[in-house]
Amino acid sequence: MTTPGLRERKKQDTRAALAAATLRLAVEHGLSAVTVEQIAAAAGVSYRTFFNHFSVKEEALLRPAGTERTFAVHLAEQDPQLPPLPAARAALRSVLADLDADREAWLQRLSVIAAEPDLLPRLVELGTADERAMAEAIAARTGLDVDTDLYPGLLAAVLSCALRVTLNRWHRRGGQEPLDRLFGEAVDALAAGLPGPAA
Amino acid sequence: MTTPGLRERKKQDTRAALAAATLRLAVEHGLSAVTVEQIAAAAGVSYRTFFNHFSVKEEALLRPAGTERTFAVHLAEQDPQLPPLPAARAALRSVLADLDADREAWLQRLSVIAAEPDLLPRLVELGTADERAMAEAIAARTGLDVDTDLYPGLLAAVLSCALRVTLNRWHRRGGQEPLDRLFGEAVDALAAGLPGPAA
DNA sequence: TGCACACTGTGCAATCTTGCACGGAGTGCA
DNA sequence: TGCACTCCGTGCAAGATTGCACAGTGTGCA
Repeated sequence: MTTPGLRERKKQDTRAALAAATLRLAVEHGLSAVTVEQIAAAAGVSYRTFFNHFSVKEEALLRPAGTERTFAVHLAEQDPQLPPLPAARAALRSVLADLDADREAWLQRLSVIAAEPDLLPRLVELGTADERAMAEAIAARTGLDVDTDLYPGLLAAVLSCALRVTLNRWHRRGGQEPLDRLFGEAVDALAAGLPGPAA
Repeated sequence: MTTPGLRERKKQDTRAALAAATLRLAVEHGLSAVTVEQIAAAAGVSYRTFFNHFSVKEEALLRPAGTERTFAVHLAEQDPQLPPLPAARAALRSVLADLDADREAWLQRLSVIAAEPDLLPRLVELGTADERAMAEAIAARTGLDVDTDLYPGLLAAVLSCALRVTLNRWHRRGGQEPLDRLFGEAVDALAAGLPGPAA
């Protein structure tokens, strides 16, 4: 935990400014109606700089901060005795708790998405990177090979799905139901082997 | 089953020509090194026409024919008595059998993908549409609401994942192992509730 | 056969996305 | 303090996507 340093801080400021401008403009006009040029202008940086921080427009909406490896960190904190599925589940709960700590902004983001179904595929694409990181973290914990063995990739894949479905339901219920409980339902269904509709 | 008609046939010809040109050029140079302009030229149509058939370059590689609703059709053919998971599993086996009928081309496609990891997210994005269609087919069969109930979306999501992981393993083993068996392994793991690594 | 309509192929313009190169500011070390 | 190195912000150009409008051909119907 060393001090970030001025350069790093400035970088994060720029990213935060871009993310904030994106959210504000997207809530107002819809993400697809907002051009990268407008976002950059609103954040006070050049057009090209936007793409130094985000590879696609959608990323500026969904990754306000560099949140890579969040899951891996939380997973490492779990009791080593725990089997993979419960451990991963607990780690994801921590991730969701982080989201819940900024719930207003996240509900706004989900609203922007819900208003523009065309964005969905792009978001799934974004999630692929997280899924890969999750698979690697699980592989590391279980001592399996992420590229050869079935388990890490499959578990990461289905948990990503559960997460996606959960966020979707959470937003549709206006953020009323605890994220925690909704996610628990999805994982319970998975752990039970998807026997049939539990409604 | 009405005759397609000349217009429809011409359209499919154009699509097939574009898909064939894409596969050939991609195998030769890698997909990202091939421009849409080159593909269109090789297929004898204009640049713009390419995007009348495919919304992204990757689609020309992975959807040589309009294969929408394939899963839904196969699912409808299953015994109505079958529970959702076995029924969906059987339907997907039929889909895989279709792929296997053109295995050389499909192994080539998977090779192109394996050679360019950057393509992966894009492909997942493409798969989103199929997943949605799958969820709707499952919802229709179970009488659930695809937007409200958890089950259809979750089952479709995890089966899509299983499919993706399966194709990946199939290709990595040079297409030697029967697609059928690899897919069976993945679904078995799911149906068992992902209890732990089975290697 | 001849007409009205629908749909494919095409051209053009606005954006998005990415690779390359440069200049200036932050960082570590003498 | 001064030097060498790294990295962020920027400009430019090529290629990927998408919306809009038009022309020509296939289709259905009189």
